[in-house]
Amino acid sequence: MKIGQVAAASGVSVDTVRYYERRGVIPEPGRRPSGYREYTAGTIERITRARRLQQMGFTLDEIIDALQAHDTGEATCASERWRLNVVLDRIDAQIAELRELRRSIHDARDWCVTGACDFVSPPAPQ
Amino acid sequence: MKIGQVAAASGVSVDTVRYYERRGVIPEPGRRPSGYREYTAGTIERITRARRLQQMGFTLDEIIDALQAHDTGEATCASERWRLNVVLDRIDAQIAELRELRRSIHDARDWCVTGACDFVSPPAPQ
DNA sequence: TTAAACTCTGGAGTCAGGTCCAGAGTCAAG
DNA sequence: CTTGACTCTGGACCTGACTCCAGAGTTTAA
Repeated sequence: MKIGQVAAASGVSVDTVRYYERRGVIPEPGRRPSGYREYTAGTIERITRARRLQQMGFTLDEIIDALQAHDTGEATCASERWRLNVVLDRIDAQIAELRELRRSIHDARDWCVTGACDFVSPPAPQ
Repeated sequence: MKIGQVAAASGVSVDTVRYYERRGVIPEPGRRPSGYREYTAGTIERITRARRLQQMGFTLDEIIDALQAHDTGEATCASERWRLNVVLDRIDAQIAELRELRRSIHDARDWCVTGACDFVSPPAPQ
């Protein structure tokens, strides 16, 4: 199977497939005599898995690590849960940070209502 | 006042002050005969304002725009509220997105509990 | 057989918001 | 007057995950 088919089947661009190869998400494929990469169906599945992890908030490095643990059979229930927790903690931290922002924006908007519209100028209205 | 003093007083680096000048957050300052930038206290206040907006989640472009409206006296209660709403909407969208991630991670972790530990492999356990 | 569509490589560009650098010149305290 | 701290410029570099490019070679359907 050529790279274009793999890309189409896994919903990414051809450039992304090559990028994943460079990064180590997918192994180096075989080559035709012409130099064209020759893939098997397993690659589509691997990319699909990587994408699923990405949609869960995993970074590429974490994905590479998770897939590798999976490949070598090192993945246990505990290790998988640990991986998930790392991501979960990061997401929670990001949410907390955004909530802070939200609150400060909200406060500034309230000054508007109380007549102190100019959120650009004052350090903070008392 | 020299750039180092402005930087220290407003809590940013010297490089950042120059970067803000390039971006248009602060106006081009006067120069000494030697070429050194010569600032007035107003610059410190302007950087402080910019930083406050940044802490609220404004992008630099939005900050430039807000400060400019402020400079020209175009800023009204309605326009300021509108600016705040743009940022608030973006933050809310980001929070919503992160909540989605959080849910998917949480679900995956639950599979662990139900014995279907391998979150890397299956499309989704039924 | 020919033309369109595909693939190859390596490297550069994208986004944001800075940070860091060398090499030269300037300022201020002692 | 010296010395150490400061400032100047322009451009490269950083993170992350791609995306795009030119110019050359390959494949495949008609």
